[in-house]
Amino acid sequence: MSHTAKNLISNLSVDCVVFGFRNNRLEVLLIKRKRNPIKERWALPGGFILADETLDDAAIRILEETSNVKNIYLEQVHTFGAVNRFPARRVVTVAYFALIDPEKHSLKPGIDTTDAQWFNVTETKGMPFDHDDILNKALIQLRQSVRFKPIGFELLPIKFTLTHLQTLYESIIGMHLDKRNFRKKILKTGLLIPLEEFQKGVSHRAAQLYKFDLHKYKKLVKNDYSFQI
Amino acid sequence: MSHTAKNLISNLSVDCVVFGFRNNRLEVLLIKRKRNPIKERWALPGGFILADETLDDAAIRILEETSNVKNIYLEQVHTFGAVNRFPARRVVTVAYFALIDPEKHSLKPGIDTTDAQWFNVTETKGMPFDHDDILNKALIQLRQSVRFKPIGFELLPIKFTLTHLQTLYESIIGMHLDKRNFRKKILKTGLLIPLEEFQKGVSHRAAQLYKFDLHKYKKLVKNDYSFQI
DNA sequence: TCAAAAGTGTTTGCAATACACCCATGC
DNA sequence: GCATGGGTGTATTGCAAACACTTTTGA
Repeated sequence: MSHTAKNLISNLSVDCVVFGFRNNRLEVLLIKRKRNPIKERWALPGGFILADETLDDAAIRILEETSNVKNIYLEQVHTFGAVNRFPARRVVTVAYFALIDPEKHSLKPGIDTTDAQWFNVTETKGMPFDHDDILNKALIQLRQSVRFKPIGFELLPIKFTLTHLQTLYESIIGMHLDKRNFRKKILKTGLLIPLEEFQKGVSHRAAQLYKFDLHKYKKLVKNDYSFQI
Repeated sequence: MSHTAKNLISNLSVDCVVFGFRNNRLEVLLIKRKRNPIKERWALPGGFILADETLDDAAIRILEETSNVKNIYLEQVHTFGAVNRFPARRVVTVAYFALIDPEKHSLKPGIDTTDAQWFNVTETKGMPFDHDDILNKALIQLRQSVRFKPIGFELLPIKFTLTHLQTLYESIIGMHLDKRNFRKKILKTGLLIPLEEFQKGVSHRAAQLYKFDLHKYKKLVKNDYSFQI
């Protein structure tokens, strides 16, 4: 909110629901603001858009400014326009969800932000404005999207085990999956490349590492994601 | 655009892609404006939102004002925010799609509108602004939605034949469907109530009429549309 | 009696599900 | 040697897809 100098559009904001996979569960990134109206309360990272940037660009900039998060997968979710959703005046907000691998990003609070942390998605109730609704809608969309787009990969490190991937899917859709059936399906998509590498330092049989076939993925995107988990 | 008196928000608009099923194909409602910047060109019905109305309300009002269309199914599609999408100044627009039965609505051009007509979806290329993109995105979303939500019914009269319904589905998804398989699937959803009525005045065997089980539909909406065509 | 669309079942293949044991590793 | 998660195959079921003829009606 320190962009008056840069010609911001004061009735249009962007809010981002950043999902990350940490501690074997799905978490969401919240920040604390320095200033009112939500000084010292955990909330979704958000901000006003600038006169000369697109909505996507605004989302990217806001994430970088508030929490030092870059180079992410973004998807527009919904635009929230309840008349009184913002207390001071009419502000409509465009909600995005973003997916990142928390290991790749050290969270540094940025401009106008005092803190940035990961929270379990179930522990976020009571956020200001309509942020609870926004998170909810983003979660619903993530659950849909993950079945038709291989975006789950965005949340994992480059090399991962099949069990990692399965746990990720389970934590998104909130259901237990059968190990053998999951492996069959996910390998049949042809999007995984098995590596000649294995886990190290685990006190049980070391799992094989896989990476994601970026080339096939790009093709799939062009063909409208014609696959399903 | 005649609402300056009513405190409109001049950088936020709503555009509506209204689909109707006419002449056994999917059509879309376009209007002609009286004034610039798009005087006398066919375009999507749209307008600025008022300071005291939600986005959904704006969509409803705009459809009523421009084309006398009421009581419709609405779904938010996407928000378009390219910096130069509107020539004069920065305007971000929230796109909706709407479904109506054209028989139920006589199109009357309304405020600031000189004409309102139905067009085949394939004949609409060359609309002003980013309306081509908006239509495209709405069509994609309609195709997705129709498989998981029984919104196809919104496009039909109360009583209809199974062949009507099948033709509707075919025109939305753009593929031919097998008659027997379609009937099996659609009847298995339990959303159709067969009536003791038949077509009249047709020069071939009269088809049975069905109506839609509103009660079951409402339940389904609550349960997150857990069915699939 | 002809034309035009309505209505109706069965077979086949594939994909989803359910399910249990041995393997490798570190301690 | 024991605890821990890794890794693997088969049998069953249900759903999707392909497919053609008889019925009814109006002209």
